[in-house]
Amino acid sequence: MERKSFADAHCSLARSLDVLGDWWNPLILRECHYGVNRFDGFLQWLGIGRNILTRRLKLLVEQGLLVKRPYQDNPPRFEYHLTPKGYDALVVLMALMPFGEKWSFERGKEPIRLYDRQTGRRIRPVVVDRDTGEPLDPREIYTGPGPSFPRSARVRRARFREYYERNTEE
Amino acid sequence: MERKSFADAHCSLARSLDVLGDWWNPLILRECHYGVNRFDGFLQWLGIGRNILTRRLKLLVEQGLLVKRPYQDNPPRFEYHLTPKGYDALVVLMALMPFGEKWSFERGKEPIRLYDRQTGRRIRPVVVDRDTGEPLDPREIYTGPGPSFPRSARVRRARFREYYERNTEE
DNA sequence: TCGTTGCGTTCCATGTTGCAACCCGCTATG
DNA sequence: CATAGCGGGTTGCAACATGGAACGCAACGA
Repeated sequence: MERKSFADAHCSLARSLDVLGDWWNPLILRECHYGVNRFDGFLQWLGIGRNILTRRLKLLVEQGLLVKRPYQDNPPRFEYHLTPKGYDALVVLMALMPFGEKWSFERGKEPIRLYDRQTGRRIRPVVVDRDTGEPLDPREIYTGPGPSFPRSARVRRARFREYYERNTEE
Repeated sequence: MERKSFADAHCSLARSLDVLGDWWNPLILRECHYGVNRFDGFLQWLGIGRNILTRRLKLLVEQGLLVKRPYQDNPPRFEYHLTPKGYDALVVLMALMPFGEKWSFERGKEPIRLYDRQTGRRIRPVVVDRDTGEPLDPREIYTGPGPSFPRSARVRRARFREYYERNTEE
């Protein structure tokens, strides 16, 4: 059956997954960053089927992660380039790389590395808190409703137990 | 047809996507973090089908992101809990939340927020470089082969053009 | 006894995937 | 001037995967 869409979910994560929760989309974005921008390039490097690729590109363009830009007129040919939104997504994907390295490869045997374009220094992504700069430890984090969480108290209480235990003024 | 597996891909990203490149798996992990650990809980909160849930849980346990732990014997009932690997994955998922917020919701209207368990302070995930602490900007980053990249020069050169242009000693 | 909770499995109508084949406009080759 | 080739798709099809509902089944509880 049709894949469930999370486009209207009250959850930032779910919405992101609507686009990035897929095997191909992230890889296509990666290829764009590598400098592969054309249909044939994706085909070659990813081993994806032509029809699937067509669909994915269309989706990524619709969702604003890529722009389709002509590079010649006769015959019309296009390149796909990352938008600011696409770059934002890429950052998160880069955060995914150390995870893969850590759990799928021997230490020091990663197949791919990131480098700074200016200095040539190696770059290792980590997820930290913006204010403290401390790496995130989910065990020390809890989740609470934000400004636009649906206001059914029953739902909220059940879902964010810890939050309501803490904010006992209610 | 069957989804292509990236389990043997020479790419950390692809391998990560083998597990996380899916709509449900990340959401299941999230629920575990919320304190939802049982079959019925997932069912309720996610609106996922029972059969799909069964499969996903099995996969997540096989892949070592969750452990299945009995909480009663008669009849045998189980809870699913995050492993260290699962927590690692969660960190990356948390990095995905600001992306969803930024591009899918009005500013200041996010439905969900993260807080520090100790201090109660709000937490905002960012992806930075481990050494400099600077936020990642993909435009300033290029990708090169690591220690275990397959040694076909043809492939490498084509793929990591920028890397080889830079390291012109070859 | 009957109903309910918790956790699955089985079945089925649709979708989605991957692969191969085809198409179409243009260009380079002989 | 035929024809082969390239870039960029669309179409057709068989093999799965998905979501929904129905069924199973053991242990309570009333």
